[in-house]
Amino acid sequence: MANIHDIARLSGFSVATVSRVINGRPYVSDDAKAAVMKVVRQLDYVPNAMARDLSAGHTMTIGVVTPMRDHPYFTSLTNSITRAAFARGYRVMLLPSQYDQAIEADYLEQLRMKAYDALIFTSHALPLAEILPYTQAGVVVVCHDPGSVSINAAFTDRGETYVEGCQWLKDHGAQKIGMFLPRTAKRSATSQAMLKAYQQVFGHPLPAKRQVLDVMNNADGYQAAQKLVAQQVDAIFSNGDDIAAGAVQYYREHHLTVPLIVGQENQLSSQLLDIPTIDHHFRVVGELALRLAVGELSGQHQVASTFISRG
Amino acid sequence: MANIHDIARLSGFSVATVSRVINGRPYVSDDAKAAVMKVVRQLDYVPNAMARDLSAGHTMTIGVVTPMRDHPYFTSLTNSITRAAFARGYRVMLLPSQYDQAIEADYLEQLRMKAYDALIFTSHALPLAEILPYTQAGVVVVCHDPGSVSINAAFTDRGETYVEGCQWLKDHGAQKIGMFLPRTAKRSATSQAMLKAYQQVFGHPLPAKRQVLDVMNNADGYQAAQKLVAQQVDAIFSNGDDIAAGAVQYYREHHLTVPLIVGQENQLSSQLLDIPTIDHHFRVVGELALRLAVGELSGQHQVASTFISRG
DNA sequence: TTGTAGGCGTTATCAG
DNA sequence: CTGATAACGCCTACAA
Repeated sequence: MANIHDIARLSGFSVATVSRVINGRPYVSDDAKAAVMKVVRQLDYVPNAMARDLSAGHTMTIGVVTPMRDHPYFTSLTNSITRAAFARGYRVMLLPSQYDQAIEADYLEQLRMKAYDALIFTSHALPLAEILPYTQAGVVVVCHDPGSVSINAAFTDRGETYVEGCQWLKDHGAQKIGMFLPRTAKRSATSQAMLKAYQQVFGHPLPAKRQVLDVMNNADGYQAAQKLVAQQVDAIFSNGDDIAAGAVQYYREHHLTVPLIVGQENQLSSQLLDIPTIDHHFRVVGELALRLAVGELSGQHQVASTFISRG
Repeated sequence: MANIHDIARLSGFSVATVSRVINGRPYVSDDAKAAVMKVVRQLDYVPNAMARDLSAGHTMTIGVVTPMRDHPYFTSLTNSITRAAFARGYRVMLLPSQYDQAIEADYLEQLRMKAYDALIFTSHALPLAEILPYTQAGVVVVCHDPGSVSINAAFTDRGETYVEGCQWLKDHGAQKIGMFLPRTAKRSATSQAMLKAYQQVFGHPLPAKRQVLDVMNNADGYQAAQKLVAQQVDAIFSNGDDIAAGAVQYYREHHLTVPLIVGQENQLSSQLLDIPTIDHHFRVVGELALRLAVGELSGQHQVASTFISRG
């Protein structure tokens, strides 16, 4: 592989001049330009990206940490982040984490090592307190409400639409509601917000028996429905549309009356099932997250979600 | 930011010794180790990733070029590539291309510049002939049958299951079939294979009027259905399950009899609609692509797809 | 076991 | 306009 010194030697000019020509800088004579370009073409020379990055002190890449990839929250978020990054000349590194704290910590260390210019956590298992120190080493963005912690964040405000969802179920005659929740309730902001909305609308906390935890995908929804059937619920507030679809399959296959359902994510399946859903506008959140990552923005930014009534 | 020279100076040892300690290499005295580590902790030192890459001559990252992100083919492919990469200590850079030849060429140039160790094209608009020269600069993998072109490839063999799909429609009484195809038929290997299967089963080429092109997502399916209704088709071979779902919506909303449908991708929607589909096993393809990218494999590797009969 | 010196490839400063 | 030379940080023969 030819390098800039080879070009310099063969063209009879110095590396400084070659560098100027390569980068289209002014103060180069036409003679020099021609001579350099000739050799560049002959040797099929291209500058080395790693050396450039080292010299420039940045990578122009943003690390995006996602615990999983087969969930609409994460796919739409990473997609919008990627789109926004591309538009600004940044590239996106996909960093899978499986909610493993050790892996997350590893990425944080890589940030310190300047492997990325910034890190976006679409979600994380690590306590915010352990992430915070790294904001000194580089830009860190989280995609949920960080509360009083002072860290860059872009997220949806779910509170109101969760109340709307519960209210919709109540208005349609639901008496005994079950909920599909992600991960353990304590760890998940989503779970907490959903349970809080229930309490607000119904005046009492949702009994633990009607909370099904760790429901993340369609297959989980199918399993979870089984548990709620045993509790004789007449309505379900689901963690996602595709998940709700799994539950519907269970009810149908067992010739049971399908309960009232409210989904989330505004996926195709809620259209097909004709159930209400919530659009969290992750496209917007993703763009905000990226703008935070590249320093266009800073601080906390929340986006209002939208309840989509149907039927 | 402290660097290795600072550590050397402050610890009283040379950069070589510091480097050995940092990287856990042998031939370092306990004294040296202790002294170095003490300073490392004091200054909170971490080695610089860019400098390491430059020195090592590799990036440990694989570029994955995808024309779009909201399509199951690309999401499941990139997901499986990412999983396989992670397992091997490689990282994945997400490279959106929108089927733009200039952008694709740009990524190829970046490969020459050593920005990535390898490039995987999940699909591409550039002619193979223009990609081929770059295989000298780095590893390039494509995810479709490259025919006689000698380039690393991992892909599904769609031919047989496409024939099965057409046969299923014929067996169920279909007389007038319409097809949803991706992009212009000439450019897309999928389109060509689907049309070829039709010809094989029905003995004549599918009339152009019953080919709807550029059908890529659910909304497109809805639009495309409208065109096929005008042609009075009694069956549809779709480019994807979610796309088929869009068509079904159109038929239902207009109170028309839903035709026989065969989908693709084995998505949730085909389960809900209870239509046959084709599983292309992209998870396997993705893993093969990555193994090609990192040099575990070379040459062409095809995976057989599976026809899933329903109803 | 340790250190020196050179290489990885580029960019930028500053004197000419 | 041009060129030496010093960063950018790290790794590693080779010598001691």
